Amino acid sequence: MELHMDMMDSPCGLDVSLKVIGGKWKPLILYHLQGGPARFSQVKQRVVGISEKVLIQQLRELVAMNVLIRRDHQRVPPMVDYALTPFGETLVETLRPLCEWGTQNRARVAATLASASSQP
Amino acid sequence: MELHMDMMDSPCGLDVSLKVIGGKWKPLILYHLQGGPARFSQVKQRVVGISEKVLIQQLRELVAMNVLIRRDHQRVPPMVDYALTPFGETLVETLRPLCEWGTQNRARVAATLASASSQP
DNA sequence: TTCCATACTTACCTTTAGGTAGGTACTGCC
DNA sequence: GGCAGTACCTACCTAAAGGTAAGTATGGAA
Repeated sequence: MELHMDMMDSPCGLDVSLKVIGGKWKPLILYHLQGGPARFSQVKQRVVGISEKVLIQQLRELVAMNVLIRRDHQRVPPMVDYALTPFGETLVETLRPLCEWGTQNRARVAATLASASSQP
Repeated sequence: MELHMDMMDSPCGLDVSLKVIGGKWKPLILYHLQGGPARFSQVKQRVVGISEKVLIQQLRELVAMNVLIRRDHQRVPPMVDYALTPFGETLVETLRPLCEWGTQNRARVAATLASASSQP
């Protein structure tokens, strides 16, 4: 009962956040759109390693969650850009600490992973 | 070239962070260990919905990355507890904003998901 | 006509993550 | 002996995510 109250006092919304930006690519996509709107091809360049198919998919999902807005400039060849919504901006803010942590601990994590993979 | 310099000025460590805590369950596990060490069975209770097998697996991985420490009290029945390392504490700090965001936007996200699933 | 650029779709496949069920190890108690 | 508690292991399976390759739509330029 006491534990139950504790859970009520500090509900964790991580499950919600993860539903919106969970997965390998979404956080990175959002990070790269911080700098302002970008065309599909630009996003693809910035998010190194992502396949076109997966990028399209992830962008579509982020648009569906109102985190991103897609603007079609009605041109040929197509010209489409993606930008953070105000809602999306509140979300990408929360990624900053995580990004910094990763940057600061990149070497340490890499070393740990390397030693872990050399042990069977 | 200019874009290239830009990437150097603000390297993104999100890929690193995601390697350590990516997935459905790790963020939640870490969140629940903020309150202090917990026995395996306690963690399982707190992280609602996780299977025993997956919990074991995730805990092992987090221990391997030095985010958690596992203490075996050498008892029978077994008594084992898990706690955040100082390193792990720095990481769980970065989850706070994400957790708050999720909490604040839980209703909004739920509504969006509901309307998305009612459209074929 | 063909080719180009851009963003997207589809089919099929592989990889990864998560899940269910059965079982183990260990000591203590009945 | 069986049962209990606790944490873990293993086999097998399903679901989800990611990936490769081929293709489409559109207007404009050569």
